[in-house]
Amino acid sequence: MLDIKFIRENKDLFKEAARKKHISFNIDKLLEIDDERRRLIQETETLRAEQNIETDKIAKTKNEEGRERLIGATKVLKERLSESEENLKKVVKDWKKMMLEVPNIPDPSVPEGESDKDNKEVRKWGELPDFGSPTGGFEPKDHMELMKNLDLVDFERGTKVSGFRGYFLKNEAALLCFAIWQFSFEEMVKAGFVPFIAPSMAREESFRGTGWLPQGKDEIYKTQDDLYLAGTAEVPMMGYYADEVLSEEELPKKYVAFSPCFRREAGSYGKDVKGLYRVHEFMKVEQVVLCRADHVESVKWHEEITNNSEKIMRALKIPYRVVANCGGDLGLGQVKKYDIEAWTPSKKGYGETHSASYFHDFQTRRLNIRYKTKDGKIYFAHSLNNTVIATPRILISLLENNQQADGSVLVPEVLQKYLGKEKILPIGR
RNA sequence: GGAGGAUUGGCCGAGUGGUUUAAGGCGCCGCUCUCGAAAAGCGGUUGGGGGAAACCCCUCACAGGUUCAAAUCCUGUAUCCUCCGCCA
Repeated sequence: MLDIKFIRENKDLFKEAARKKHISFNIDKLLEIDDERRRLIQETETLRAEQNIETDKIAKTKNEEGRERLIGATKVLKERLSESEENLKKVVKDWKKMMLEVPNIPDPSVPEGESDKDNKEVRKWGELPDFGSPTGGFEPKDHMELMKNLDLVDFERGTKVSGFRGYFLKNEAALLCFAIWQFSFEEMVKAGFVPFIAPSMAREESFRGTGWLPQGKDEIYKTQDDLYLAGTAEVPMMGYYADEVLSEEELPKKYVAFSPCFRREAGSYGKDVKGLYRVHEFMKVEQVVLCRADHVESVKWHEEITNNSEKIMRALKIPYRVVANCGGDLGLGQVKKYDIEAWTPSKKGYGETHSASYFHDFQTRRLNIRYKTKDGKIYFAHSLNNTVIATPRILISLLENNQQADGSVLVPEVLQKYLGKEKILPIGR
């Protein structure tokens, strides 16, 4: 939800935003509805003011006959008011629906393009593993084979128990997850982020506020008690300060939140059907920042939260690249987004593991998160978020990149203290 | 799951249909007094919306309803408290 006054005065910016994001949105229709809305507001408020005056007269009239006459006259006024209110209500309903569909304006630095294929590489890190050296060359295994050989996963029983895309993580894979969460949590706390464990079940408001609803309706599970299951801790963490006014000195708010995440993956039934890449249930450590309503500030934090995650990737020695997502790959509310993609030897390519975006006040307007300056002015804060690390997806590149000719996998140095070992050995070794 | 009670401004708290324009207090801000401070006195102090402006409208948890008129009456929802039941 954006500022209607700003939209009114800058409609060409929104036309351009819709074009760049490959979203169809009829701004002229919205402005038409808005004109009607404002006309009806004026009409309704004029009638209401009249009614207030008449009502006051009735209260002050002691004479019974005079009272009756005034009440009769005010009844007529009331009917006109009710009619006007009805009309306004109808128009506001349409207006609100359209307001939720207005795309936020992408940053000029966002590349043109239709889909993730058009994303532009920004930088690359790490040396790709060379399994084919002339002396000890071997064919690298994909994570499924690797994990089966190491007794780290059970997909068969996973689907038996949990259905399509179900999985059990076992042995060192389970331990590795704890190690990864713990390590990344510690790193983020060192960077000044406040640690949280966030609820995964949340009311509709937080989903609408973050932009996951109504657009992502098919992606989200709903419980029989009308709570939804969050696909990311961004949702509960953004809901945390909804309808509150913070003071400027409290900003920026920096959180690192752990939560189970649930995604229906509707519409991607044919995609990544095997393995741990795309699953319905996973765990994620997420970073969320609320900062002052200032573009430069937003950009600064965007770079910083991206860098925070890159640092962890480098500590885990996973080769990665950062891409700037193109217009067509941006969500409705996103101003700009970087994805971090991890090198996946079995695919001989990079796969998305992180997503860092900023929204300006798109989310905070919907959630009504504001802050007050020293001189009493109130603004909507800016919001940003990025993955710190998500399991089990990160295991794919972590295991594949560290596999050895003998089928074992080296544990990254920073995780060794949590696992108590340097190497994961195949069954029977 | 069942029974009962509650929700009023930054905080406490009065208020059971019409001078409520939400009393009073605390806190906070400003001014007066003072060399300065304290005390005292005076004034200000929710947040939205419409309008070029004057000004007007809304806001007593939220959403509906009754009424000429709702903080006040009715219905639903949310949250909190007390008790019973169940439970990691």
